[in-house]
Amino acid sequence: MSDFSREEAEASIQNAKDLVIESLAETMDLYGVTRSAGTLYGTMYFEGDMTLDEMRAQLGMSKPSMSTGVKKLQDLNVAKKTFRRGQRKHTYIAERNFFKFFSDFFSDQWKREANLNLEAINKAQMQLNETIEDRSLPEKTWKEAEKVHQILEESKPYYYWLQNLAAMLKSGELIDAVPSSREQK
Amino acid sequence: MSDFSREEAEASIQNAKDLVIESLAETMDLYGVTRSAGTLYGTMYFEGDMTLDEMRAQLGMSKPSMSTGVKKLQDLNVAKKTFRRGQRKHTYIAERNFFKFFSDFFSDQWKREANLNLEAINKAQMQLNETIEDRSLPEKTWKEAEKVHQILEESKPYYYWLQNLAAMLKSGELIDAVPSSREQK
DNA sequence: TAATTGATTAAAAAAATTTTTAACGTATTG
DNA sequence: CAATACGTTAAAAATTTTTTTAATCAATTA
Repeated sequence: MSDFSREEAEASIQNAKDLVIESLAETMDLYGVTRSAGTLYGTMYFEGDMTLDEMRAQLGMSKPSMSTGVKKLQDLNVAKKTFRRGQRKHTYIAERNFFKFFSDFFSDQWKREANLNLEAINKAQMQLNETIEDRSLPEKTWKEAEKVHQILEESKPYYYWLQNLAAMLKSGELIDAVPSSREQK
Repeated sequence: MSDFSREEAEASIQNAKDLVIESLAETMDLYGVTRSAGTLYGTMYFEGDMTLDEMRAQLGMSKPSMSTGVKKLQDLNVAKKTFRRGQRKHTYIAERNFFKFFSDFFSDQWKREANLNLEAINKAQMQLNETIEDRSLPEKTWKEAEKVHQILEESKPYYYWLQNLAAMLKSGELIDAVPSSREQK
């Protein structure tokens, strides 16, 4: 219909990619990844494996930036080192399976969150018990300790729930339990 | 046993609180909240309703910091304005229900993420179609357009899944589907 | 094994974010 | 209704984070 030239068509393809790269980068912001690492991921998402120099050429940034960016993406398990035959430079490829990313990312994060907080709660409760059991103290003081103890106790079910959710996610159970079709039941 | 003085006991209680406040603040870091707003939340978590001046006294920071911090917490739905009789100053209280926080936070985030990306994908695919349908272009060019189109198509099930998950979380279905007891099945 | 190429680390520069001080506007009370 | 107290906005300062340039380290190849 509109009869593109080859150059126009290629620019149009790049433009289409950029729309999605932008949106992926904005999303990754929410996952604690800087905008530039997010853009790097988006770029890799559409390419095959890439060298640091190819990344730098695409993004117009320095090589150390690419190096640290790739490392961050590797930490997040969304980029992997690959081997390209006859290529001296290292190459990296983006993980395109978002289900895998979601499972890895949130199961780790939630497990860590639950453990961290439960540990702090347990330490705090043990310390509070010393005050609670000391009946020589004024009522106001040990009542306060009891109140704090109680608040902490009431938060535990949440962290247990979070641990269970993380385990369900890790095992794949949660992925399977939710439909991935457009229509919702 | 160890027979505290009142002062020692009160310091010990505060120390116990601080352990948990620290850990809550570190957690909230993961949710995109600055450490100081996280610490503010942790402080409010153990108190009843507080005025900005009370917060400032506890945290040793400026009042505008408290004002913006509270606003951030209100945006996150973890702090609410309250009315204390005979109190001219505004008072605020922390939401202690972490289940509610989790549901609100992630259902909103995931819904937003899915919509944002699906919108970008649809725009990109429409633009790619112009190139794909233009048979006057060299094969290499429209094949590339088709490849990108295909990659985007394959990502859609993930976003539909995420939309469904967000809806399940919003409705309370997900909270109920996971046990909140310590032992895991 | 020397020379060269590529990747990473260190230090400096730049940019962005957070915090504070100061000014302003609004509302409450005497 | 004037005076004062409170909260928020604006601008400046301080801090933290990100990015780059420069230097170093490691590895490949001739």
